[in-house]
Amino acid sequence: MSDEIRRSMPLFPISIVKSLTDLSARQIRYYEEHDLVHPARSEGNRRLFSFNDVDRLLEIKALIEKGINLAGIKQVLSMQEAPENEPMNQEQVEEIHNDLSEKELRRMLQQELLTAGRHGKSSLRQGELSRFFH
Amino acid sequence: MSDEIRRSMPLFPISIVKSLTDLSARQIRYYEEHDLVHPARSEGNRRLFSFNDVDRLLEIKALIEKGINLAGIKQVLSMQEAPENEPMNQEQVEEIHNDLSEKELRRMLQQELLTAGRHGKSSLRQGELSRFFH
DNA sequence: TTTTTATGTAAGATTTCTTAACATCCCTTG
DNA sequence: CAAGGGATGTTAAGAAATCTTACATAAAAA
Repeated sequence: MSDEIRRSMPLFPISIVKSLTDLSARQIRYYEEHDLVHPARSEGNRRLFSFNDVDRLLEIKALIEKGINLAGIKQVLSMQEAPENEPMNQEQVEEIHNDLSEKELRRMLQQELLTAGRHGKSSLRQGELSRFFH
Repeated sequence: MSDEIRRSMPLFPISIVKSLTDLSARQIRYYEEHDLVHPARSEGNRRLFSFNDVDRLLEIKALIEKGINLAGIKQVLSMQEAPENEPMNQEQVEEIHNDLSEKELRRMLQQELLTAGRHGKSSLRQGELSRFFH
């Protein structure tokens, strides 16, 4: 409920998002230009990304790494947003299954990376996050 | 486990921390100058705050609003960091009790505001309290 | 009263971000 | 093969954010 609020709260400048996603600023801006993400803006017109935005960029990246082009990614993402419509054919079902497991992987990453909560220490550095994707 | 890593990961520029804590930049820098927080720095020397840092600033703010001066706050915070030392007298115990409830309130806010993760709500940590009660 | 504490404000330097343009490389497709 | 489009890199110029330092000040402490 208020999860959505937390997750959509504009928090991160592009520099942080770069390091979190391992995407270039150019890529991030390009994806925005093509309507794949919609970060908020500061008063001074700086991009401010939410957890959801970072999330989305990680999805995009995973799909890119699968060789899907931006048009395809846009399609996939739009399907995620409105998943309960007309009945689907087999291909679509598979697509969504893939997407969902992708999403679960993302969630694991998300948990690893961003979830609040305390205590314990293992060391996990940025490069290793890519082990969740290929 | 990797909680501590997430929570100590440098993510936020001072502008975001200002809005998250409702402290002025001057205050935040002043508290740093007096060793109450220790945000990381970017390559270009910009402050980068972690969730823990924000957390800490919210504690500081709550203590400030109670009328406690920086020396007192520093004391309180240091006690939180190394709580398992010499036995305490009654006043100290009460101080910590107050502090802990303060801390729990903060955590609730924190949960509301910043916690990632969609299902389930983690709540009180018995582990932390058990240090003081057994 | 004098000093200290906590904060505000201003100036000037530095860093980060923005958009826009042009370059490059790799696919398609005719 | 050549031409075109897609995705990304690179660079430039300017705007915005942040940094440190210094000075100002109200309230609290001494």
